[in-house]
Amino acid sequence: MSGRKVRLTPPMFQILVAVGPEEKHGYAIMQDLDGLEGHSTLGPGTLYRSIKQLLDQGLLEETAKRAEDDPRRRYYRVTDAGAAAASSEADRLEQLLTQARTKGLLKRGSPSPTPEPG
Amino acid sequence: MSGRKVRLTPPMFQILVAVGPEEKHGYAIMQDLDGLEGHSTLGPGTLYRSIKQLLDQGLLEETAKRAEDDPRRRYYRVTDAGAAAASSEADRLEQLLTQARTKGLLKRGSPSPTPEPG
DNA sequence: CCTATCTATATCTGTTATGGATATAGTCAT
DNA sequence: ATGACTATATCCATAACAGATATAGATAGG
Repeated sequence: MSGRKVRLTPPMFQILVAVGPEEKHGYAIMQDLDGLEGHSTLGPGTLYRSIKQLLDQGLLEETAKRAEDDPRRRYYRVTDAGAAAASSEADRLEQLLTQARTKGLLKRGSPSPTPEPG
Repeated sequence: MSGRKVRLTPPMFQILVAVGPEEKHGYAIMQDLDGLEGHSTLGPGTLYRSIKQLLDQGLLEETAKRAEDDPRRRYYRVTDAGAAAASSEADRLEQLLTQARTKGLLKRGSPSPTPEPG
């Protein structure tokens, strides 16, 4: 196990982060990512396709949880392998960001979230 | 100031970071990214295509510098707009990483130096 | 000079990923 | 039943990717 070479695309990483330690369903993930940036970065096509890929690679698993109020919802949980893959990807990104800061490419100071007015 | 919505793909961001405040040529960028991970994440096709896209969007510019030992080399410099775009993308990634850490998704004690100023 | 190898840029091609539209269907209020 | 919203899933045109290939200058050996 875990010798498998997983290729984590940006949407897949975003989804793993959005789900986190909770059990979350697709639509909630989409809304979560939507709220992060203020606008949709992930269409439904990419979302459900990426979820399927994550399930296929064992990085995400469907739980038995079914909402009483809406049985259509399918809940997912990040697996151990998924957390490891996310961790690895996060580490890579951190290295890249560190290098960017070291080189003075980025603006120093507070990482302002640049809130979109309107 | 162009309010042009620039779409920065992962390779484009990597290239901007690799070039940094210096003047660097394509092959050097490729070797630089190669050394980061230990293996090639960017093929020549993606590299030169991305460079062309960056030039086209004014995020990178070719300099007058020509190497005496090898005139084939074409040197590039990150423009002001390029630095801004990279900064914006870095900010987005930082938010994502922060959320990932907050949710406890990642393993603690990552090899990153996490440079805390002060 | 000729050949082989490495460096350096550029393009081409098949495969994969993306984003939006569309399909399907359940929920809720009227 | 109707209409608006929620929720999942698939289809399709475009974009991006990785590797192969092309071109050509640089370097070393005979």
